[in-house]
Amino acid sequence: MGYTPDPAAAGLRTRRTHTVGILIPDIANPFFPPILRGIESVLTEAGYTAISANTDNDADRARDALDRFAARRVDGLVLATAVRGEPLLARLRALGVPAVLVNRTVGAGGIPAVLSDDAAGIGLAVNHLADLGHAAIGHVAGPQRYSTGAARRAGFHTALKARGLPARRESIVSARSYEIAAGARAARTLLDAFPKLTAIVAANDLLALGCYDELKRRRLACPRDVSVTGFNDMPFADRFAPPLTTVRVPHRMMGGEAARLLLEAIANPGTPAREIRLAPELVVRGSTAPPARRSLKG
Amino acid sequence: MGYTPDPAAAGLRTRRTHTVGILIPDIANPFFPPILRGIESVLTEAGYTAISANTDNDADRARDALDRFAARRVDGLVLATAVRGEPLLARLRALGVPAVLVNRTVGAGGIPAVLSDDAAGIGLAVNHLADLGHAAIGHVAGPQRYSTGAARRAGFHTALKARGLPARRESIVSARSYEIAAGARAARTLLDAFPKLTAIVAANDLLALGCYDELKRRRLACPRDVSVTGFNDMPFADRFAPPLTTVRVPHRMMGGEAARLLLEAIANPGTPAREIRLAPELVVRGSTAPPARRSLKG
DNA sequence: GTGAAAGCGCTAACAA
DNA sequence: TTGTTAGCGCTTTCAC
Repeated sequence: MGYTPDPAAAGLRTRRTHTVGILIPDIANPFFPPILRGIESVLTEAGYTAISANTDNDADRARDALDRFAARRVDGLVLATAVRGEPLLARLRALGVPAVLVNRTVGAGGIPAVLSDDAAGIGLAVNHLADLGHAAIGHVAGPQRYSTGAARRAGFHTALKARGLPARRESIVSARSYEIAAGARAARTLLDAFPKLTAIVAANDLLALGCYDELKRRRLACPRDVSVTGFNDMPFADRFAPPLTTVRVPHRMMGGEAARLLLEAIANPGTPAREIRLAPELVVRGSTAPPARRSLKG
Repeated sequence: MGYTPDPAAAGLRTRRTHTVGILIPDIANPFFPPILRGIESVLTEAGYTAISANTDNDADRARDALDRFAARRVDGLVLATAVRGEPLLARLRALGVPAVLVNRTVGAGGIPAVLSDDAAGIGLAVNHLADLGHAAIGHVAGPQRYSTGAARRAGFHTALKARGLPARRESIVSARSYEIAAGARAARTLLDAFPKLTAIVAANDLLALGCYDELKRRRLACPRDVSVTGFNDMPFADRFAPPLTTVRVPHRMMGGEAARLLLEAIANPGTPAREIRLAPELVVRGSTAPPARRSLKG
């Protein structure tokens, strides 16, 4: 028949709205749509409706969105916006709504999270470059306020040591944000401080693109003069000039797992917070090659 | 104080949920996120909450999502999924919920819509190529079931004639979908039928990428042997190899205008359906150049 | 087992 | 003006 129950009315009575709020920095950043689809597909499968908000990495906007979600009486929250030492953690707790972190984690807090294994991923990139014969490898790190930036930076250091490669202070520069321009600026600082490097491990694909820009500005060819690796394998990374060697993260799966974790937390409020770490995978393309003679000599 | 009104409870009483449903084919298609952000930013500004669903261009999934939206008693609908002669039009009418089309339109129906001026946009591309000296121009058209595919195809024909260029039957091939592989297949057919072309106008950027692939397969260089233009100026189109000359559509604004139109329709149910057509802009990059001698002779 | 009634948080209509 | 009450569509309880 033409009858459709009204979940809002039901929610009024049951205190279960079958709605979850999703907080992301910016849907227009190509990194997030696959995560969102992963979340939405398992959520709708389970009869839940997602409402989302973009924060542009702004704490105020995040707070506002959280308040709107609270007003809508969401049953749970998926946050892709975590900052280390999350300022919104208290508010989150006060809300008493189950939350799951995706991609980034806060320092402490006991919030369940689905992450990629950042250290392992960077290890993949470093080993690939080392296998190619690179010894002078630099790192354009991500912002250290995000767990991804910090974990990848630490992973870089560890991987270098594991290969017996020198890990100098000047071989790492952190970018201000995960944007192309910030990557270019960091690459400039890095190349100034460490001119004989033959390879750059960037903390994500956008920063790698920034490295492309700075290399071009210096008339250095990639990969002939300097190899570059990214992280994420964002859509169309294979179409860049040169096609980007990068570490693939299973974004859609990450979203799906986060949704599953949330559903679990909603159904079973007592469950202790789990952390799921997804294994990344190296995708070798055209931006990496053995070091050329010129650069080797430095 | 710590009081937040419950919009769901209010909606129960007022029949206004302050919620709108958004139907898109696939958020992971980089074309849609900017539209979505545009919609969401004016919607949240106005105190509305958006819920969205991906249809993957599947009529069944669209119907399901529409039913879920109806169950949630949305105040309005934004549809980015319109197919010409929309099969869901009757259902839409039955719902009695104001709807606005974005990017694509249905043939008839009197539904307000925000579109890019497809014919004008294609005209921009054709004129640019003609100015460069191209006379043998082919068109990889989009699927004719979408208004964009049909309008751009018609626009191509018109623009050719306006420039006094020959418009042969074999100079247009329609792709099966707006995907890279479909673009490559269409380019193959086109190049077989019309081997002496020196430029291809693709109906969107993804199809243009497909053209790149087919050209490479044939060892034809772009733009030296064949120039290629796209449509949309999707994110990172400037990073492709070669950087894509394309027609930029103001996607975010398109979304914003659609949301405004919807808000208007909600506030003022009597208003006749308006159609807003946004002016596109040519962005010249590296995929177009004057025709080379070899190709000119054909 | 089946059926009636109360109430979730809010607003609109109405009474004072 | 201000205060009270009924009822939106549902679920849950409790009576039968």
